[in-house]
Amino acid sequence: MREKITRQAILQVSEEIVNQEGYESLTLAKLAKVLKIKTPSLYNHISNLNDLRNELAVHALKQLSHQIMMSAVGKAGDVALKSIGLADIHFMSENPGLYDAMLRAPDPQNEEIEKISSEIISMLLRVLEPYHLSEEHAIHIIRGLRALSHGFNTLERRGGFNMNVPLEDSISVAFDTFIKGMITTLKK
Amino acid sequence: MREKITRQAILQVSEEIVNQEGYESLTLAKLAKVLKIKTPSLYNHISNLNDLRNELAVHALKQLSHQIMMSAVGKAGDVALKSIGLADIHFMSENPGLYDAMLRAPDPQNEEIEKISSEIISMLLRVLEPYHLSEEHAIHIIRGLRALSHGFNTLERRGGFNMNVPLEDSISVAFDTFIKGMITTLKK
DNA sequence: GTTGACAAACTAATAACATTAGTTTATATT
DNA sequence: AATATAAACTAATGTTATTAGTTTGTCAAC
Repeated sequence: MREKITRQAILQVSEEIVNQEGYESLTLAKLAKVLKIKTPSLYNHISNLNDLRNELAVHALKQLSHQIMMSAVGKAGDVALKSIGLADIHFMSENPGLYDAMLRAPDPQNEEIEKISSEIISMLLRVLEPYHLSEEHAIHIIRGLRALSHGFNTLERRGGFNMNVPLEDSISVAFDTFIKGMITTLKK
Repeated sequence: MREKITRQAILQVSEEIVNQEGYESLTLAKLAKVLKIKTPSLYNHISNLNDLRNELAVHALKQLSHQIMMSAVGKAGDVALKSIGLADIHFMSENPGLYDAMLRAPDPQNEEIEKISSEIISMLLRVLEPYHLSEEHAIHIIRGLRALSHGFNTLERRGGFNMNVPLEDSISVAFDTFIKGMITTLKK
């Protein structure tokens, strides 16, 4: 019996490669080598490299979405918001390659990607409900939170800052600051 | 007389390529074609592709730094902070490829990159002086602002959100929210 | 059990890329 | 005018992704 090479197995190996060696290091040659087949044989399972990259992005988004949901279960308000933000950052810390795959999907308008993204957004909208923001304002806030997460991801990757001031703390303070700003604006 | 191919000319053409066709499209082959020389001749001017990418990142950072400084001249406090944030976003909007080059520098710990980065940071520290934050707190705030900028850059590139709510507005609201949060925290 | 179909492997070949080595040529300096 | 040097060139190599065409293994129907 041959070794079963499934779509799942391919994604699995791809995930390991990007997380361990970086997004750029995911080549069909390397992938084939790990799977112990010749490069062109991969085309029986994927349609091309970009296709694989998109699937990897979906794969990543699914995991991230799951982790985010988990982190918010049983929490509300500020606490839930901050939890979600930290979960996002934590995910990228543990899965740098996957996070990259998400941000660098060749086709970000891909149907499946959009679907999961909007799931995440509607969950965030629910968390924001107690604040009674206008729908438009809520969207602004959600985008701000996402921007903070993605931005810290970028900063972390580039590294090289003053380590007397740990990045962890900055992340925590930044979320607190943003959330406080949101609440203060409401009370006016 | 031959056409003069200077380091500056190479950076110039590289900049055009990345801004018009995307960061990935900067290849030595394409660069050589535009400059009307053969690919290997480029090695008389640069040491390799990664070297060029690093230089492009420096080039980008210099421009960004300049624009940011300009935007803050004659302004103070909240107004200055928001100006700087918007200038950052504006720069990336006008120079998507260059902004990418900045974020994807092969060697982010590069000496020159660090130098310009720390210049920007010390300028931001000066802008924050009137608030009398602790040095540590100021660093957190600066990182938060940078994260917001970089994050919105990422979001803008990926596009595909509800355009009933313009991204411009979200950016503005996010900066306001963050700055308000900072001030509120102080007053306690 | 043999046959036949299909999936999934293979080999061979091509085109785009970065990079190195070795050679020629043009310009500027002595 | 002679020569040194910078900067172009050609030729070659190794790594990619990708396509076409072929073989082979497995499973189901007969």
